[in-house]
Amino acid sequence: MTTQSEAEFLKTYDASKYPRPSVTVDMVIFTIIDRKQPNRRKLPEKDLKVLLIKRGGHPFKDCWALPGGFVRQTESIDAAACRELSEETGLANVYMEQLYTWGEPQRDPRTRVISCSYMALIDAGKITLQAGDDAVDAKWFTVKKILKRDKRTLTKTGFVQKQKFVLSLVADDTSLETQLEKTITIAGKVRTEDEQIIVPGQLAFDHARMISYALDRMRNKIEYTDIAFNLLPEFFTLTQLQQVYETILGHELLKANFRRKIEDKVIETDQFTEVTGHRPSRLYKFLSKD
Amino acid sequence: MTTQSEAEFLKTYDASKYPRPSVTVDMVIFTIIDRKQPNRRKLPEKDLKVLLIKRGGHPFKDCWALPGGFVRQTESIDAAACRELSEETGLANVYMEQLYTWGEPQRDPRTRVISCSYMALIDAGKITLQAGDDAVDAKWFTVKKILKRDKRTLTKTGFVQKQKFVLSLVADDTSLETQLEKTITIAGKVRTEDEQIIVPGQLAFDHARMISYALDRMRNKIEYTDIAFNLLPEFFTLTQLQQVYETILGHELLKANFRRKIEDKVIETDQFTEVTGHRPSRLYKFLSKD
DNA sequence: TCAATAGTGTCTTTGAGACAATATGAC
DNA sequence: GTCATATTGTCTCAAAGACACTATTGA
Repeated sequence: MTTQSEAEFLKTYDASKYPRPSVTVDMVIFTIIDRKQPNRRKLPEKDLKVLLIKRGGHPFKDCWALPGGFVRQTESIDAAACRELSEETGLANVYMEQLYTWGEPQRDPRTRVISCSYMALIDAGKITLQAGDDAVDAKWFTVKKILKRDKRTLTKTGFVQKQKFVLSLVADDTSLETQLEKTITIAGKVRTEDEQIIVPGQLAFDHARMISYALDRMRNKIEYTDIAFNLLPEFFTLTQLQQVYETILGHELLKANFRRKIEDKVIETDQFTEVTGHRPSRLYKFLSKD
Repeated sequence: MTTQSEAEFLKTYDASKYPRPSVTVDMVIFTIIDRKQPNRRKLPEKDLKVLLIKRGGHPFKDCWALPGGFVRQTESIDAAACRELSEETGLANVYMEQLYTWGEPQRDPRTRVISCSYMALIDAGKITLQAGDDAVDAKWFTVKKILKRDKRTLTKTGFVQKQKFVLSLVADDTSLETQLEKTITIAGKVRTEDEQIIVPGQLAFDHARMISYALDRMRNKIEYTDIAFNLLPEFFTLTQLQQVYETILGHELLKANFRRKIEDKVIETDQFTEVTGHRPSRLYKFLSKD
């Protein structure tokens, strides 16, 4: 065997020798939308929404799925995610973050498909709902993840904790429910977490796990980053901001404390809300200080 | 077109229609090893180490690289990562976590390769250095990531911050240096982070970014999880535990405060260190309470 | 005046950080 | 006793949490 240069090596390299999987991106696109409020003196409540698409073809025909698609040979994974987001919503320059890569051999019945999931946060005001998709059935679903059972069993070297969740996705006329079980194992020092789909419901592939994972990530990150502002328009009231936090965290916050916490992330404007039915509220803007 | 059942659809599905990338895993395996201490009355200092392998073939011949390899068609990505870890270190049942998936089209000169990076934390005591690899040159490198420059430029809608880092990797006779530039952009509400290799040095592929990413992840996670214990043996002194935290965080901690912080994560044993040259120290064990 | 939301003040508890003091074993 | 590390005590300051109070608009 003679010594090859790198250029020579690359010339003779045959990539097709090794079996290769398909690679896709799947987008968990979140937004926050006001709930209908008949009493116009009261403020509307907000719902966290995720965008799903009804599958027209096999596999999982007529099930709902996250928007996504194949990564092209010449684009980066990030670029594929941006492309999918823009195809689905018409938006660019939006907050986006890679979440996790899912690679169980059987996760797609067609063939080996590895999928890289992304989370995007958008301001519902910016979007003309389902921009330019006539054929496809795309809808915003209200997301809720509810803990149903939480059981811990002690073992010799730690414990096994099993948590059952219901992931509920509701659009006006459609309601999907998936049951998930998270298993947290402590064996000695090693902690393992695993979440499995128990009852898949009408959600395609392992997309329930992706949505659940995205929810967890968002709930964590909202505590120590400024991602929440991506769900609001440029001008907002502090109550709206607080509602976003409350909707994502799933519990109420005390007004005075909340305002103290975010006071150096916002800057007040001299504008106020109008036609309120009560005392108008000052509008604020996001300002990154750190 | 007639209506197909899912079974019929799958029978006729041809996966080779779409171009597919190769998918690999790359392992960032960390451990902590005592530095030589000639004065036997003094405690040894500790270094954070990462395992690198010298590449025997093209591409990046004679460069150093993270251990890793192709994901097989029938195994999950996690399984591939476990397999690589065990091939390299002989260890199983070790703390491991998926980090990030790297998919720039040109990151591998051979062909399109998408790589999923994992971090593993192991107790150096458990390992017989480079178990069973005769041909390959594998070494533990002391890792340091040093901020060299930090410049922020204001823009109309936020700022652009550029941080230059040097990633330094040192084994007894080998010293690698890579220069990285992290760019943090705030444009309105949207925050973007991107890290690029400026001067690659003798590190193969984009592995400098993977190591840098892993370091950041570990520094973050050590603050709010118990991953540090994976770097220690079953019995350890509180000073050893503190040294692990200090080594990873890169700065000293106050003893009294540190002990208060970790007191409900450990349980004391009735054993003490021996042959010390000074007052012996009580040995503790990890105990998960949460 | 009332309904409804906007906005502020302050007390308590918790935890982080800094620093000091005492203890113990090898030599 | 001295060196070197082990272990505990306490003061201060900042942040988190709980709760109460005042302000402003439209009807």
